[in-house]
Amino acid sequence: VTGRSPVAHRPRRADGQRNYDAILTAATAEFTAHGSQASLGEIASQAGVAIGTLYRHFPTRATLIEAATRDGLTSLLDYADKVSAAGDPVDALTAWMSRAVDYFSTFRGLAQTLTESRNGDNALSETACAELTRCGVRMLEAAQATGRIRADLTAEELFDLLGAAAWVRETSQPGHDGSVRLLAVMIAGIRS
Amino acid sequence: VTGRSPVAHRPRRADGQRNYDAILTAATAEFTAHGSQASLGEIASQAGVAIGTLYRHFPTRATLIEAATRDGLTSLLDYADKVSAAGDPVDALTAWMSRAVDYFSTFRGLAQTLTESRNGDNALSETACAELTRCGVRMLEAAQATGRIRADLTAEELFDLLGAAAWVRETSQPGHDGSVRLLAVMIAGIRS
DNA sequence: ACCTGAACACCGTTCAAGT
DNA sequence: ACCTGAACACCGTTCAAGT
Repeated sequence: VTGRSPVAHRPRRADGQRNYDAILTAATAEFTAHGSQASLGEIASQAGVAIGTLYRHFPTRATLIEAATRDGLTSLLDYADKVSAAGDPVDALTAWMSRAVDYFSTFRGLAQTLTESRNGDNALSETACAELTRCGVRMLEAAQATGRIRADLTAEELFDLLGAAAWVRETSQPGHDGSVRLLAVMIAGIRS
Repeated sequence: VTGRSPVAHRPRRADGQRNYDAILTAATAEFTAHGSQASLGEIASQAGVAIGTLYRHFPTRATLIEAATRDGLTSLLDYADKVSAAGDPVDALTAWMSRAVDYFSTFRGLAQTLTESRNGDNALSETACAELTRCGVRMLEAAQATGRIRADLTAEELFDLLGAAAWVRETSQPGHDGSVRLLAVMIAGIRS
């Protein structure tokens, strides 16, 4: 690997830690309200720090997005274990896909960041990206082993489906969520 | 309807027409190179006009996008007639869907503009939006009449599928086009 | 180690002045 | 009717100065 992605700066002083937390809280609120393109100046302002402090802790927008979605990713990975232990691998896969679309839709623009990361465009850290990929591969292969899911479906294609469904949700008008029906069509389409 | 979308200004003088054409040419090039978020200042500069002239002819970004994709839309509508006359309505639908994804992918960001237009968010003119919708409805209903396409699939959902596939294509890494496989999954999923 | 904020480059949009 | 470009507001990013 030539140039790995920048990572959020871990503070070593108490005031640094306080600012780090305040920025993360403000970022979560702003991303939720205005999507991944929320103004960094506004985030710094809401956190009560100068813009340089934000850049010190989070050198790129992607590091901030990753930190703001870390808990959601952990939760998704835990869910995969839980639903895998429960029983049928195909049911587990479809339940996990629905949950993954929720995660991809944490805020507007996240699906694009995640998909671009998988395709190597700067964006998120390799570790976060690899955790998610390994989880998806595991779910898919277990389901394919039953013979009821198309054997020629790749993990890359599975993640394309998830990103596409999340995109539909975030582009839909607020009232109606088009991703539910879309996911149903997809799940029907990946059966053998 | 409370407030209809602004439309491109039709020039009535020779110099106005020349500038209009130059802006449209420059816009097409810039949208192709940098997506629907291309810099309007750069477009004006490439067209050899001042920024105010661009705004005079195209009061919003959406009017410029619509003008830059007008030929593509006409071509898609013609294709629908051609393929409908050819024979099997299900084959016609699937062929048209593939072509529609091409149109949606004319440049990065167009799929989002089209989908938001359908959902009423400013964006494109009602006429362009209605033409596309009527065409999709016609293709879908003819295919559903054969009984081989799910009767509960709505036109709105069909357009969600198209937008999603186009999004995957524009988000994919340049080499590999993920929308081909995604479309295959979708077409499998909408069969009865 | 960390914070501040000025500085720079860039972009979208409007509008008064001019032909 | 049409064109120009200054003006304003906004945003991202860097970095010298300070604690």
